[in-house]
Amino acid sequence: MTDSAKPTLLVVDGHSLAYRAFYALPVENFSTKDGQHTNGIYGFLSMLVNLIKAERPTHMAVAFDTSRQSFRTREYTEYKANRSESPAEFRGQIPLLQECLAAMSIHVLQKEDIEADDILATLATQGAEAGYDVLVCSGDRDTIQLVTDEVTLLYPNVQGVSQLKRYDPVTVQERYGVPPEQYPDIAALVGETSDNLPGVPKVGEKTAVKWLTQFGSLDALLDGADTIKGVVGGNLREHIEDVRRNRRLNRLLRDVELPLGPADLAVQPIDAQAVRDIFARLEFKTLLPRVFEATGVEPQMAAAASGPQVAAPVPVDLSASGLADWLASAEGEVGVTVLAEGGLPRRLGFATISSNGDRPLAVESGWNDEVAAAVRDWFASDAVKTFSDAKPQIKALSRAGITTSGIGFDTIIAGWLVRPSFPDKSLGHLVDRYLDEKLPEADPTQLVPETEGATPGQLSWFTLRVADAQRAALPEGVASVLADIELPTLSTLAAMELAGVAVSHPKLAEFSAELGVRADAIAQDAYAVIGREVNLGSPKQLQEVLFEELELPKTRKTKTGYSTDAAVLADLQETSPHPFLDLLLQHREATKLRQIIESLDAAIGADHRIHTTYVQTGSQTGRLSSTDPNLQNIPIRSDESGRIRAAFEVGEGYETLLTADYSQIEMRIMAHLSGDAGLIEAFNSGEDLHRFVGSRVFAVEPAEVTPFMRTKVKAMSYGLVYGLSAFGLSKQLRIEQAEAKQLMTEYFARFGAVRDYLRSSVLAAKEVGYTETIFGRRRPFPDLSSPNRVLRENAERAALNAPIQGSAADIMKIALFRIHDEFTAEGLRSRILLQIHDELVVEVAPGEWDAAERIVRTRMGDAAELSVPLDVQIGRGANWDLAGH
DNA sequence: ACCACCACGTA
DNA sequence: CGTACGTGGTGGTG
Repeated sequence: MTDSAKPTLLVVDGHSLAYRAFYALPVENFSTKDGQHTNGIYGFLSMLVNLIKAERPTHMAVAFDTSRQSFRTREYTEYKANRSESPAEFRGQIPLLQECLAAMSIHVLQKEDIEADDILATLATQGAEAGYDVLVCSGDRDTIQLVTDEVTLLYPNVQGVSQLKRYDPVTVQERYGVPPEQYPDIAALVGETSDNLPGVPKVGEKTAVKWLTQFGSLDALLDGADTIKGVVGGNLREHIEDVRRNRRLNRLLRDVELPLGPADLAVQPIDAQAVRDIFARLEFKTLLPRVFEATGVEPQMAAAASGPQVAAPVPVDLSASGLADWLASAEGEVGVTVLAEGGLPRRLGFATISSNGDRPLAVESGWNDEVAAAVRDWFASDAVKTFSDAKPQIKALSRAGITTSGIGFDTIIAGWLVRPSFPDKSLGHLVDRYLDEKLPEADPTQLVPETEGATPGQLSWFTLRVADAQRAALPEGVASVLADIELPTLSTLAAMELAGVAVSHPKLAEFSAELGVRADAIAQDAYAVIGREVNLGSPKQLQEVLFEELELPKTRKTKTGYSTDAAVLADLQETSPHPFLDLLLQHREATKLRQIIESLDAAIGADHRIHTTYVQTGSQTGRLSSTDPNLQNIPIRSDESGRIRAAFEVGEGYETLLTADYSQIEMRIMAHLSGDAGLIEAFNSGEDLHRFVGSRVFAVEPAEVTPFMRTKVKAMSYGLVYGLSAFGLSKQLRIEQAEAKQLMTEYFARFGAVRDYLRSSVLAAKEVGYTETIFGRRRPFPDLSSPNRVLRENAERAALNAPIQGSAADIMKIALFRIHDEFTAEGLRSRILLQIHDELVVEVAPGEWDAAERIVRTRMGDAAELSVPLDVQIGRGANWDLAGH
């Protein structure tokens, strides 16, 4: 520990220590799921945290080199010339590391033409003069010259950066035999291979120390070089200029002009939220609490938000009539919170932003029939209501017979529209991000929480204030997506979830039992083939069987071994057939199907219907997702999937199911966005798309397009939307890469505007940092400029796809709520049940087929005005299988 | 109880 | 080395 009376200044060479960490930590263990390497960042921060904890510096800075060029390379072009370019995987980590340091409020210093060690030397010198205890942390030996009674060097061990050796004047003398200020003389004589500075041949540390002790100084030694005998004496005389040059170059600058001096480097409180954000991006989990601990962030703040706890108004409890009066006289938008229990309202809270006179800002009430009657008309009115996560709340109200209109804002959806990738979709996070305050939250780990959670009235108050801040920050296009697409969709989804879809338990149960018997029989056969029982559901055990016992050729590698997925097994079956493979595939199919059926069956409610939950903020592109259970991935491709879909039936009191889907909506959007004349003609011609494209690509009449040709262009067309490469196309079509390339060339020769559009769209996204759908929905893509190639190319493909998939999602949402609204307006009982991205399932009431079909067809067809028509296919049947196409 | 990983269902 | 999702099993950790 350093003298506690004196302030401690810690200065760190960011580059050299991160570089050591980069080589010390295995990159496999330190990469994010999308491929960003983080070993250098992690190792450096880990070391820094230990350092902060152990040394408790009062002042701190981290210095970086700006480039490999510096005044030293100008003086001696060979300086460090032997160093190979640092790997791109490392260089890409530096900006992220600097982001981490910024979040931790640690000053980062770098200066053109100057190396990090010169910055350290300058700060160390200034710090020592100003009365600081100085700690210099660097992996460069040249910094030994900085050591004095006031300046201690922390130097990493060979193994890595986890252990640092302390050098004070005594330890330097012990280790090198000279005082610190003379170490550069040794280095000049011996040379420094890592800096490409050759020294005197045959002279090592021992000789250098002997000479220096003998002559007292380097100058004296060089002056008296003639007196040294033997080969080394000759060598010294021959290399005297090298030694002088080395000494010039290894002298660190102590008077670099810096924007900040030691006094400006006082340790500041970290930005806990920013640290959480960047660590989340880098997928650091264990490091977060360590940083918080070392930097003294309160555990409570570390767990939740970073801002101050702002006193929320204490909500006034109102009676039913008081509530009605308060709502009737509310001016402007009202924040609403419906606390539900068991799906029914339990407590209500309302708030307004400004109060006139003694009118309370926030009010609350419990739930009973009188309250329901008192708020019914207000909820159904156009009075503007602002929610945080409205859907479950309006569902609860709806179950209690209350209709909600006038949904003016939803903070959770707005937050998602701005940052669709951010995983935390809580109001607490928004309060922190937009208000820099902390939402009162009950500590879930304590039986009797010290802190009370916010009440519904207070939640409404925070919701309103967050909404205000969000509105101010919302780009116009995004605001219109919220108002014109997402909010109307929200109510429709609530109605769909409440309606649910009727599913036949007997049909599912019968099929499940059948599959169970079949799976068991297959398993027995499989065991017989290999002579023992294994868990066929365990990839790990299967690997043993396949690659060790059966000695089949090794397949594609995964993180933990070799893949046993369906594609791989099919390949194996072709190259080295074995009866076990086929049985395994059959077993997989049967058990997978059964598992899907079982989970569906378990989800059937007392009303014989399945009520999924649509997650409106569940994707990064604007699509919905469906959970508990997911009804957007019900099998359709396999032979027996029809039996599952047949269990989705028209419900009691209804006549039939109607399915409606957009045909090739993404390709149509591609045609629209690219303006490609050929593609637009394809859609206007009425010809089958792939047949049309095939005839162009292969220069034959549409009638002469063979199924094989059609398959190829179909794969190509769909692949385009995902950023498919020639490699991927060749793999999918099982053709040579050269042929795939040729196919792409031919395709683009006929549909060149498509390629131009895709290129320019990614380029534009790189420029502005985000993509945009036709309707203005945005998706940020910071990685488009990443130096990490894998990361960048992944971002490019996602950026290419986002406007297309997103625009399709926008169009479907618009159709969805317009159909719902029109059903309501025309007084139909028919209702939308399911949305599967480009398909809707509608339950049609008796006598309403014609009206329902007309509304669905029209509203889907005119949801967007594109340069190609939106084609809608309609099916009808008593169950989903029969109604499907 | 939680997590990572694999595998696989959909658009 | 094709985008976007959710689920369930296994097998490791606690």
